[in-house]
Formats: sequence, structure tokens, C-alpha cells
Amino acid sequence: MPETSRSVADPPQLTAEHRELLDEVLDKWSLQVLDTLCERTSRFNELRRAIPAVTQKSLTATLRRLERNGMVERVIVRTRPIAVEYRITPLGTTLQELIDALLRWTTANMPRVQRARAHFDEET
Amino acid sequence: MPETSRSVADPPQLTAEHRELLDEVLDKWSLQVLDTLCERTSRFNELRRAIPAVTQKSLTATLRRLERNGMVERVIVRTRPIAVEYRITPLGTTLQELIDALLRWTTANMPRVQRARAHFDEET
DNA sequence: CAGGATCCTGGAGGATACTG
DNA sequence: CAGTATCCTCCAGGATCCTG
Repeated sequence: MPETSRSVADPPQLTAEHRELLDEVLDKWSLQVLDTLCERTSRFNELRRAIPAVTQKSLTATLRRLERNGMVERVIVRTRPIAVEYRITPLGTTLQELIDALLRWTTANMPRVQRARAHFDEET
Repeated sequence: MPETSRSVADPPQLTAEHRELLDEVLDKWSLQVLDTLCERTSRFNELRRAIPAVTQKSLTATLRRLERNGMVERVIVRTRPIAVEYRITPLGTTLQELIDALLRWTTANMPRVQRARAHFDEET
């Protein structure tokens, strides 16, 4: 069948829906939150301490977003005062593997990038 | 040496530098620009037509950013009027492979994500 | 054709104060 | 402790007009 075939692994189409999911899940704070939760389940204020630069508002928003998309699970512990634990889900773990691939790529190619930048910046 | 060892593939550290590179290179329009240029070298207005939603300003900014980071190459063709070709670099190709991995992940997991969202949204 | 220059606006996200 | 509720700022990015 002479379909206009692409390469071997047939890269999927980038729709607005996929773009939006990536935005929600790869956003500024999500990477650090997921990274922290991969090491161990944490409570709200533990996360704040693990990620000092995040504000309470942004952390809440990030956790809600990740929870809504099924990346983390929110577990309420009925003590007094209340405690809330955040743990990564299996789906979140698959995402973390992807993020690690991103970080390995940046690490491996940062020198080339910096040379490209230096070259670009010194022109004119 | 009893360093605090991590897992097998030792996931690299997320520094501000790496975060910033990912932001510059995985941004809203970059994915579509890279995707288009992977299929074939294109000129400015070809890109505009390939990505109808992008404004001229945003496309220019995206191309400059990608060029600065060594992902695309800008080739000036001295005709009248002038023509400019944008082609993907080897480094850009490695990035595209990564993006394809992202898209494969979203494609594979979109059903789970949508179930998670439905579940989350119907709770009160 | 391939941009540069301006003006403008929405909405992300910080700071701060309060609460079940 | 784990959030909500407001207010406010800032700037990415769209719309528009102009040019080598």
C-alpha cells in the first residue's frame, strides 16, 4: 500500500491535546515535584522544604494538576492536625523515566549547546 | 567509595540551566517547527503556512532561539528578493527523537490520563 | 520575502494574610 | 498542618503597521 510512509517508529501527530498534556505535566515545578516524590512519598511541607523556591500557591496548583492527570496520588491521613501524603503513581513513574531521558539529553548535549550559543552571540 | 549511590542509570540533576534549556527548546512552537523542518528544509513563509496558528513575531523568535541553541541552521540565499532557508542540524535531530518519545508517551497514556481526569473531575 | 518596531492585553505566578 | 482567598505585578505573545 503506497501510503506516504514515515520512518520506522512512525512518530505520532502533535495535536493541541497532546501539547496541552505535556504543558501540564512538564511544567516548571512538576519536574522537581515528581523527582522528589520518586525518591519517597512526602507531605506538603516536606515538598516545600525539598523545593525551597516554590511558593505555597504554585505547589498546590502543581500538585492538583499532577493529581488530576493521574501522576500523583493524594492520601489524607486523619490525624490532628491533619496530614496529607503525596505519592507517585505507576503512571507518574513512566513519566519520570521520560523526564530522566530529557535530563540525560540536556546533560549530554549541553557542551554543544553552549558552543552554539557562544558562536551565535559573538556574531555582530 | 561509599557515595550515596542512586539507581543504575544515575538520573542527572535538574539545575536551572537544564530547566532553562528545556524551556527554550520544548516550547509551544518549537515542537511544530522542528517537526516541520525534520520533514524538509523550509523557508520562512513555508513555515508560516505549515503552522497557520503561529504569528510572524512568535515564529521569528522561535527560530532565533532554536538557531542560537544549535537546533536549526539559517541559510541566506542571495536572490532578489532575498530568501532564507531553515534546516535542522544533527543536534536538532537528536532533539526530535526525544520529542517523538514524548509524543509516543502521550499517545500511549492519553486514555489513562483521561480516565484519571474524569475520575478527578466527578468528585464534587 | 523575511522580518523589525510598537502597542497592548491576559493570565501565570509571587506576596501576603487568613482558616478548618 | 495544609491549604484558601486576594491583590498585584510582570511579561510572553498576539495584533498591527512598516521596511531593506
